[in-house]
Amino acid sequence: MIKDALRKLLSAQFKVEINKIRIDYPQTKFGDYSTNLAFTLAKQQKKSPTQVAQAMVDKLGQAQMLAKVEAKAGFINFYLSGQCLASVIGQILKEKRNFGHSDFGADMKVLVEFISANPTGPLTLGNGRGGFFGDVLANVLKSQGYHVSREYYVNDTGTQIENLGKSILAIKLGKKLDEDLYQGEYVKQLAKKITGENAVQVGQAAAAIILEEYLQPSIDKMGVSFDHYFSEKSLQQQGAIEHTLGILDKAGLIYHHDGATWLKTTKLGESKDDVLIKSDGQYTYFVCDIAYHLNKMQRGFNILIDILGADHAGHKPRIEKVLKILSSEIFWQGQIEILVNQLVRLVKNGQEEKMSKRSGTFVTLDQLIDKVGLDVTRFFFLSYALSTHLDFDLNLAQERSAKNPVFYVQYAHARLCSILKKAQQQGLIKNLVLSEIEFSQAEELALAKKLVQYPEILADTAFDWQVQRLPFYCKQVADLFHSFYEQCHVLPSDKNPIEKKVINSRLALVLACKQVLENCLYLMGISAPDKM
RNA sequence: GCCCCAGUAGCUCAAAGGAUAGAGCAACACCCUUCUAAGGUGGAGGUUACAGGUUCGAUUCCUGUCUGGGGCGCCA
Repeated sequence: MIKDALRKLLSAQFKVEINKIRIDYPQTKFGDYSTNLAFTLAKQQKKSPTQVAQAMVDKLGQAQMLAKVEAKAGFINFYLSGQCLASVIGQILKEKRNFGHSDFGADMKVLVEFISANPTGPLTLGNGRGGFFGDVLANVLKSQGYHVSREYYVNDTGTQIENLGKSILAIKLGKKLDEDLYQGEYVKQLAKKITGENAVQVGQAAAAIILEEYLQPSIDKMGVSFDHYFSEKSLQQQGAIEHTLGILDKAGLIYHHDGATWLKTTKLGESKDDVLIKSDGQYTYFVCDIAYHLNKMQRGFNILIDILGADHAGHKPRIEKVLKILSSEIFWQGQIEILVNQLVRLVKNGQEEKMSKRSGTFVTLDQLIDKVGLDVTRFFFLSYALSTHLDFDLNLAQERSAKNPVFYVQYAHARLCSILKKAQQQGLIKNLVLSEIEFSQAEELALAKKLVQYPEILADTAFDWQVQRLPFYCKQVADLFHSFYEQCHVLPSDKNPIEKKVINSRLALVLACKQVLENCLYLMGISAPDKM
C-alpha cells in the first residue's frame, strides 16, 4: 500500500510518529499523493513551511516507487513511478479476490449489531439503511483481518410484544384497535393463525412467526446474513439483568421509588433518571440493553459497534454513559461505538409519505427491493453518509433506473468482460507478460493510479467507517475506465494494429480493473454482471 | 423548553483542518464503418444558510442566530 510506504519513508527520514503523518490524494496536477507534514513541522523548526518542505524534498532520496518528489507551497507532492504502477497491477492479477485485503485487525474481535428490528412487523426502509450499512461495514472490517461477528438483537419480550398480542386479540374479537396497537394488514393475517387468550403468549407466538416468515425472508432478500440472533428473552432467563443490576448497584447508581427501580442517569449528566424495573416488575428495554452490552463485553470482543435507527437517537447518549461506567467496573478495555442512521423519508410525486409501523402505513423494504432491485437499493442507500437525512424519491428511483449510478458501474464491468472475452478468443490472455507492463497514455495512467488506491480505500473505511466511500470509489473507477475505453483500444484489428507491448499492458490493466471493481462490488453485496 | 442530526450547484449528495470545493441527475453543444452509446468530449451552473472566533490555512473545529428533521414514556 502506497500510503503506508510513504508514511514509513517519511517517518524514518524525519523521526515523526508514523500515525501522525497524513497522506492525501491531491488534485492530479499536484501529484498522486501529498502530505502536509511540512506545515506541522514548520512551527517547531521556526521556519516557513515552504523552506521546510524544500529541505525535506532535498533530503528524501529517490525511492524506487517514486518518479518525482516536489515541494510546492509547503506541500510535498509525490509522483508514482511507472515501475510502481506496473508492480501493483501485477499484484492485483496475482492476488485476485484477495487484493485489497490486509491483516491489520487480526488481533481484534468486533461485534457488529445491526437491524435488530422488533419482531412486530416487516422491515422498513430505515431498517434497510442501517442493515446494508452494517453488512458492508462488517465486510470491510473482515477484509482488513478483523474477526467480525454479525448479530441481530431480537426484542422478543416486553411491552411491544404484549401490544402485538393485544392487537391480535382485539382483531379476533372484532374490537376497534387503540392507537398504540399494530394496525397493519399483516396483523390480520396473523390473527387467523394464532390461538390463545393471553396477550403476552399470543404476542410471543406472533413474534416468532414474524421473525421466521417476514423478517428472515427479508433479510435473505437483502443479501445479509447474521452469525447470531440474540434473544432478549434468553438474556432475561440467564439472569443477566440481576447480574447487571448488581454491578450498577455497587457503583451506587440505583434507587427505588414509587415501586420501581431507577438508574441515576442524572448523575451521569443526563436530564432525567431512567426506570430499569417497572412497578409491575417488568424490565424496561433500557435495562435489557445495558445487560445485553455487558454480555457482549464479557464475550471477549474488543470493539462493539451498534447501528441504531433514528428512533433510538435519544437512547444513544444515556446508554453510552452507562456503558462507560459499566466497562470500567468490570475492567473491560474496549471500544464502543453507537452509530445512528438518520431517517429515510419516502418522497412520492414530490410529497413526503408518512410512514409508521404501528399504523401500518409504510412502504416495506421488500416492496422497494421488488420494485427497483437489490443492486439499486443497496447502492442507493450505501452512497449516503449515515448521518444525513435521506430522501428516497420513488418516482426517480424507478424512472431513472437505466441511468442510475449503479448501472454506470456495472456497465463498466460488462464492457471489461466483453473485451476480455474477445481477448480470450484471440488467445491474447495466455500470452500476458506481467514483467512488461508499461503505461504512457494519460487515461491508462489515471486508471492504474486509481486501482492502486483500492487497498487504501478499504483501510481508510475500516478506520473511519465512512462506507459511502466505496460506492464513490466504484463510480470513480468506472468513470476512468469509460474514458480509457474511448481513448485506448486494447484489441488489435486489421484496420487498427496495436503494438504488442501496448496490448499486453492494456490487457493487464483491463484485467486488474475488472478485478478491483468486482472486489469492491462484492464487499457492497452488489452483482458484477458479465453483460448488460 | 432541553438534547441529537443536517443545511454545499436547479435536484440528490461527496469532500480525516489543506492547494482553484467535486460527482451524478436535470438542461445545452458535439461524437457510433473500430473492443457494448446503459458510453465519451466540451461548456454552463457556488458568498459551502447567516454572523463572529481559533488557525499559516475552515465546507470541516468553537460560539451565537436562522431553517428543516428527529428525540425527550414505568414504549422499544
